[in-house]
Amino acid sequence: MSIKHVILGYLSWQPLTGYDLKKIIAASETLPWSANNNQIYRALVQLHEDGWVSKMVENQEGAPDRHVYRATDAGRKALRDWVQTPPGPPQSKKAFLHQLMWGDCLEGEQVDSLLAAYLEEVNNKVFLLRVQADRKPDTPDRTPREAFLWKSICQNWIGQYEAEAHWIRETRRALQENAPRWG
Amino acid sequence: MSIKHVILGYLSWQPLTGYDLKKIIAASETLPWSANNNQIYRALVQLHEDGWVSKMVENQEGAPDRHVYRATDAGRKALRDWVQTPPGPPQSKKAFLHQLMWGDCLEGEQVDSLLAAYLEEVNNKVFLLRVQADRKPDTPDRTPREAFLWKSICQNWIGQYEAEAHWIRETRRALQENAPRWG
DNA sequence: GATGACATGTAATTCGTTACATGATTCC
DNA sequence: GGAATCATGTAACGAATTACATGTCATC
Repeated sequence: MSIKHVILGYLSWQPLTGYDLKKIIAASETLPWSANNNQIYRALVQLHEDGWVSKMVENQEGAPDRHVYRATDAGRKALRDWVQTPPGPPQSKKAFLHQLMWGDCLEGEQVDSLLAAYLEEVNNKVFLLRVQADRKPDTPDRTPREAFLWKSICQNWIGQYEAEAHWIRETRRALQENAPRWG
Repeated sequence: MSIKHVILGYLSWQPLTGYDLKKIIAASETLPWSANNNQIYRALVQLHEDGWVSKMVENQEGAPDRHVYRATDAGRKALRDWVQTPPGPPQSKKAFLHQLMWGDCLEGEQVDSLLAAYLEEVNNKVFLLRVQADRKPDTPDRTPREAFLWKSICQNWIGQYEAEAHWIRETRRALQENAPRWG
């Protein structure tokens, strides 16, 4: 039920509609949700039921009404409580490593080209993260410390993918060095 | 549908029962499934329907029958095809970073102790991964290359968590240095 | 005339987790 | 007597994805 809190976080920063949130989540390289309406709109209904957000309907002409949500005081309190919950370790799904576990059934060159393709994917991620880090419309920086935290979080993601890229290069090198000995 | 292929991989290495697989998955720090029976036994049924594994029932006295599965030739072929599918980027869920995004609503010391708790979690993960790397009952090494691949994959995971630990230390240091300026 | 942005939502389906259910044996 | 291991499976629920559904306006 973390998406509720993530949404609550953004609503504690500024009033937003479901559609705004959808765009934010879709544009983000680091929010692990697919920006599907179902989850977002249901989360907003639940947050409203919990009294953590308030809702205001803005009538528009020739367009659907905008349902604008913002965090209430109770919501801000709930957010602070959640922020302080004991952190769990990060959890990664590296499907490629599961493929590579059985890579010994392939030829050496095939393994190498898989690693090359993986490197491209990872480099592309780094690129997208850097782009996202540069333009910041969806980034709060109400205090220097908040700005630092967000920059720092962004660096975390970039660093992770760079570490992955480094591992790929090292692994390819080692495989190539040993290729003569083990096909 | 990746769990099917992961299971198929293990069955291409050696014959196993659902219960064996459950233990392997539960013991693994890197397989992102919770070793629930439901998924495992359904996957085995499906793999059998696909003709990718064969099933042999071993009668036992005073204990339930063992349903031993092993990969068929068709299964090995399907595995090879899957191993060669284009790799996707790794995907991580770092719930803590989502908490930290709104960490500016806390005091400096609270943020620091959150980071300290996160560091402990991450260090613990590194420890568990190292332990798992040392004793290898569930690790195939039919060829030097396979042994290398598995070791390499293990290093990947350790490296990732070590990078995370490094980031935490850097972030704490930076926050402490700036604490006088920004509360 | 088609595509895409704006803006709301629902339905169908799959994926994943927890808990339930059974039953013998062994170890503490 | 109670817990753990062996060994199979099912049920109930929750989380997540994809696709469906509607309607206006602006742009190409």
